[in-house]
Amino acid sequence: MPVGTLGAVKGVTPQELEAAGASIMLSNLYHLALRPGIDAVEKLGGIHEFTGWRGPILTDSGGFQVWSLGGLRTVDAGGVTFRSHLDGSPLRFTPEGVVDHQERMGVDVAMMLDECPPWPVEKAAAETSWRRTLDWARRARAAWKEGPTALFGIVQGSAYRDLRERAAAEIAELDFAGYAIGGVSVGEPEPGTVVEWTAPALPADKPRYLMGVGYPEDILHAVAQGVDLFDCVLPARNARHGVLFTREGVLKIKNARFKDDSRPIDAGCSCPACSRVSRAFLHHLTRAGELTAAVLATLHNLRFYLDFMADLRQAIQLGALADQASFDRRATGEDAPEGPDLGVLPVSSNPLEQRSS
RNA sequence: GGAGGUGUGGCCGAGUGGACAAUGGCAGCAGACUGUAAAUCUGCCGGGCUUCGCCCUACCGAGGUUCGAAUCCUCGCGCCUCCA
Repeated sequence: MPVGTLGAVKGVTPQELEAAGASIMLSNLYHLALRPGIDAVEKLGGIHEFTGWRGPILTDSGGFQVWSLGGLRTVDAGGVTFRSHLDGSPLRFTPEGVVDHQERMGVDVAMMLDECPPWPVEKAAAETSWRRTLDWARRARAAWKEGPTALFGIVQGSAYRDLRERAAAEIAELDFAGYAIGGVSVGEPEPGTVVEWTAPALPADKPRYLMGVGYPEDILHAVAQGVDLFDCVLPARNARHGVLFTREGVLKIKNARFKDDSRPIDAGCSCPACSRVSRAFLHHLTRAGELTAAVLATLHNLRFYLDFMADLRQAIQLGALADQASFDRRATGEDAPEGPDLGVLPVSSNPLEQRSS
């Protein structure tokens, strides 16, 4: 899911997002609630009409923002009180209110309000935090109208195995439309391991969504663990910062070595950038601070990620995922386009080899 | 011809006797980014070395004053403004 926090992927039109191969877009309740406001979105015909995105939309609840924005916040049993990053005005989020807001905007998939503790966190604190999230999950579940908006539960539990396993079991009992794994890749030493504990413990007949992850290799690993859905700002943000994902590794297009490079970004890509312009041109535009550089780079990275996911889907259907050694190289993102060693994952660490079915 | 001003590291531009190898910005070289407060942020950026430190060469040029000068004085050179 490409991330369009404010209703659009930065620098990309809905048409371009479609053309890149996106089928669903992620947006954010917190941001839209602050501006333009839930009422405004509702009055303008709902989030699809408002944004022009015709495919499904999943919104994050803002639980992540409460914890990532820093500043003043007060968590109590009822919900969270914190401050707008725009003007400092106080805001109150409750599990029920968050569900209601997302339903009113007409999103296809709503996320429950959760508590996403940063790393490192003591086990006791992680457990207290999880209890609150579980309580909020029950309240969100009760508030959910079970109409056109699906509601997903979220598993937390930081990097503690027993917490994660309990959390998965407890949240699964609540019978949400889908389940998300939150709080991963927030600085913990082995994010992949958390996925290994958690994903298989969630119902296989419901969508499993790994929130905010990640690099292609992380996604590859998680897919092997049974995860179905992903979102990440990385392809879009890195694109804006001049970092491009390719089948040969990561390109930092601002680097001087691309000054005279007439090749396309990725010979195996058919995105608008790769099919028309050279690395040298994108290098030039990027250095010049030209807006179009960000647009082209974003279209490319989005296409790269979406192609990667499409190839994974196809491999799964063919039962050939484990044979696709080419994924390894693509997934590692090693920056070695000119060296002989392309940094292929060692076989022993290849998550696909561990996949039993 | 006269009067005044000005000359700083690739560029712009602070500094006007010691805390100055010299603030900033730009350019340059690299790095980071994971449910987006991000078209952002960080490091390096005269030369050399054993790089928390030391040595050398440095603020137009040449002299000088001083324990000490990018900073003060003299002369020269360049540029700018005004008067003739």
